Parts: sequence; C-alpha cells; structure tokens
Amino acid sequence: MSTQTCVERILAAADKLFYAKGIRAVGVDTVAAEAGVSKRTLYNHYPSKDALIAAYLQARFKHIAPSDAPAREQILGAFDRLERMFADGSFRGCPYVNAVTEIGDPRHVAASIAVQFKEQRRLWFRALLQRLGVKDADALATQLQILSEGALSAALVRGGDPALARSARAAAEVLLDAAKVRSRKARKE
Amino acid sequence: MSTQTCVERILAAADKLFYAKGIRAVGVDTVAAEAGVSKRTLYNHYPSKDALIAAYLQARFKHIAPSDAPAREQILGAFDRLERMFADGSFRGCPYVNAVTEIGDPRHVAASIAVQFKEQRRLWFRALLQRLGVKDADALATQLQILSEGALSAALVRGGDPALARSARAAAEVLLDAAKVRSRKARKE
DNA sequence: GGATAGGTAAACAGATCGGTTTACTTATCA
DNA sequence: TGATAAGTAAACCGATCTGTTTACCTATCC
Repeated sequence: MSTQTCVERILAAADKLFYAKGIRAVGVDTVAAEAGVSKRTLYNHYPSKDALIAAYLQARFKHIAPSDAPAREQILGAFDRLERMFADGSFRGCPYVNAVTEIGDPRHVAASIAVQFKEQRRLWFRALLQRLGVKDADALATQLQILSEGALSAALVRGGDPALARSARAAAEVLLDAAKVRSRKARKE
Repeated sequence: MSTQTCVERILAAADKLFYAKGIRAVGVDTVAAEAGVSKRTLYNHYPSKDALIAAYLQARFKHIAPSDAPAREQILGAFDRLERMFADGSFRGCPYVNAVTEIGDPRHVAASIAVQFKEQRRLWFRALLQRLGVKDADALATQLQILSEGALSAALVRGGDPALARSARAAAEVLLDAAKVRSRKARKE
C-alpha cells in the first residue's frame, strides 16, 4: 500500500514510460498497467491520450529553485547538472524536444508547453546575466540556451557522453568572459 | 513519365514523408502511394520498413563539398546554411536526431548512422580549425558542433526562427576569436 | 513465340492502437 | 441500511500498422 493518490501513480507511470520509450511507442494500456490502475480509471482522469501527454509534460515543468549563489556559478552549475543527467544511464534527451519531434503537429498542446519551457530557461539565464551586469544579456542568454540545448541533443545521439556537457560548459565560460559588462561599478560578484 | 528509377522514387517519397511527418507517423502504404509504386515492389527493394529507414538516412548523408574558401568563412557559412534551412518553411529539425528519438532502440541501424553523421560534421569543423592553426582544434570542433546542434534543436521548438542560427553564428565567432593559435607564422588567412 | 523478370492491384493476416462499454466490487457517509 | 461515488476486469469496436499472398499484366530477349 502507498500514500500515493490514483492520478499520482498514473502520472508517475506516464513519466517513466513516455520518457524512457517515447510517447508514440507506449500505449495507454501499458501506462495503466504500470500504474496498477484499470484503463477505465485512467480515462476517468484524462479524457484522451493527448491530455495525458500534456499532463506528463506539465508535471515535468520544474521551476529552478532560486539561489543566492553567485550568478556565474549558477550559470555554470546548469551545465554541471547536465553532466550529471547524461551520466545517469537513463538519459534519453530533452522530453520537450522529444515530444515535439514525436507528435509533429505544431498546434498540439505539447508544442506550446515546449516553447514555454525553453523560454523559461532562457529567461532564467537572462536574469542571472543581468545580475552580472552583462550588456546584451538577452542575446547571451539565447546563446547559453543554445549551448545547453546542443549538449542535450548531441548527448542523445552519443549515448549520454558526459564530456559533451563539459565541452558546453567550457564554451559558456568563454562566452561569459568575452561578454561586455555595463560599467565598472556594477560588477559586484 | 520520368527518368527516375523505381528505387529513386521510393527513396524520394520516403525522404519527403519521413522528414515532414516523422518516421513512425508514416506507414509503408503511404510511402508506396506517394512513390506511385505498389507495396509489393517496395518490399522487393527493401525487405522491411527498418531497411527503408536506414536507406532514407543514408541517402541524406551528404558530404559537404570541399572548398578553397577561407576556413573561417566556411565555418561561419555553415551557420548561414542553418539560417536558410530554418527559413525554408519545411524545416522540422535534424533528421538523424529525429530518427534516434522516434526509434528509441540504440542498437537500431539508425542510431549508428546518426553517430557517424554527427562525427563527420565534427571532423569537418576540426579540419578547418587545424587549417586555421587553432591549438585545441578537437575541443573547439566539438563546441561548434554543439552550437549548430543546439540551433537545430531550438529552432525545431521555436518554429524555425532564423534568429537562432544568427545567435549561434555570433557565439561561434566569439569562440573562434578566443581560440589560441599555434604560432604567428601559421596564420595565413 | 514463349520464358523470364519485374511490375500492378487488392485482398488478407495478425498485431496493436485509442477509446468505449458492460457488469461487478468496494468504500464512504447520511 | 442503502444510495452514491469510484474502482476493477475484460470484452469489444473500428482503425491502422507491418508484412504476405494471390492473380494478373507487360515488357524484353533468346
């Protein structure tokens, strides 16, 4: 017996299977079985597989915990987190990018969730860059986002090679060092 | 009537449909119909859908034409090519990454083809960097590869925004400028 | 002219998919 | 106690998928 509620177990099963095997590769019956729940119950909570997919992506939408650590440290820490993800063994790419690829239809809810997630991450970079006093924080944030995105994609193909995360981190350091700072006084960290 | 041979039409149809709609989303019957060929004929040339997928990926394996243009120009030109791909309207991400995502199984032929393709591109970067006399050409080549990979992935989610290719190009310029060169004399271009 | 190779069209087989329905069980609570 | 809500198990539906089979057609070439 568990303290988990019904929809929690469904979501946990969907998360595990959809991410590990792919959205299209996993049927609704399989999710229900993994959750230890009848198919009827699953369809009582989610009217369609599309709704379940949307819920799965929403549930993965973790906001990064705000931190008082130095901005540069936090930025580079994001790449260290990638490295740990790659080495985990169960890494299979970015769930949002995967969903967009597997679903195809750009009007699907999954597409807009993916856009929101990526933009949220970019804004997280931008806020930290602004704290660093970087002049064109917006442009640099996009570049850092592209770097982490690229590491994710390359690691998917290369079987989760953690060296890719370290490469991306080193590139991020170069970009940060080359970035122009607003003024001498603004540099506190 | 066309001068195209049978398997050429099959491959052209597979390329168009697999890339535009996804490998799993397109059935063998659809490919045969698009090629104007009976299903029996398709299975005479390719014993299974997996074989057709492998042929589709192999056919996309274009080697970049060698050029006498300055190395730095060629490297940055790769990002300009990305920008044109994004703006094309039919852009739907990298076919190799998509195949890995859609198929899942890392032992599938598609997975090794994807690895080969990505490595070939990385080596193309590396050769140009060596011509530039860059000291750690191997590491920088990986970073440039991560940048273009990231632009592809981000553009897939963001509906082919060409600005992402320009961002990646600008980052590549910064990395190139920061790269250490082997010696004064080696700098010819 | 007749064998051969390669093609078409369409039915078929077996599996799986998303989703629905039916009939039964359990637990809560007024 | 008895109504209501929520769950189970399993059959079922129609569509679609990969792959095979059958029967027929049409060039080419010796």
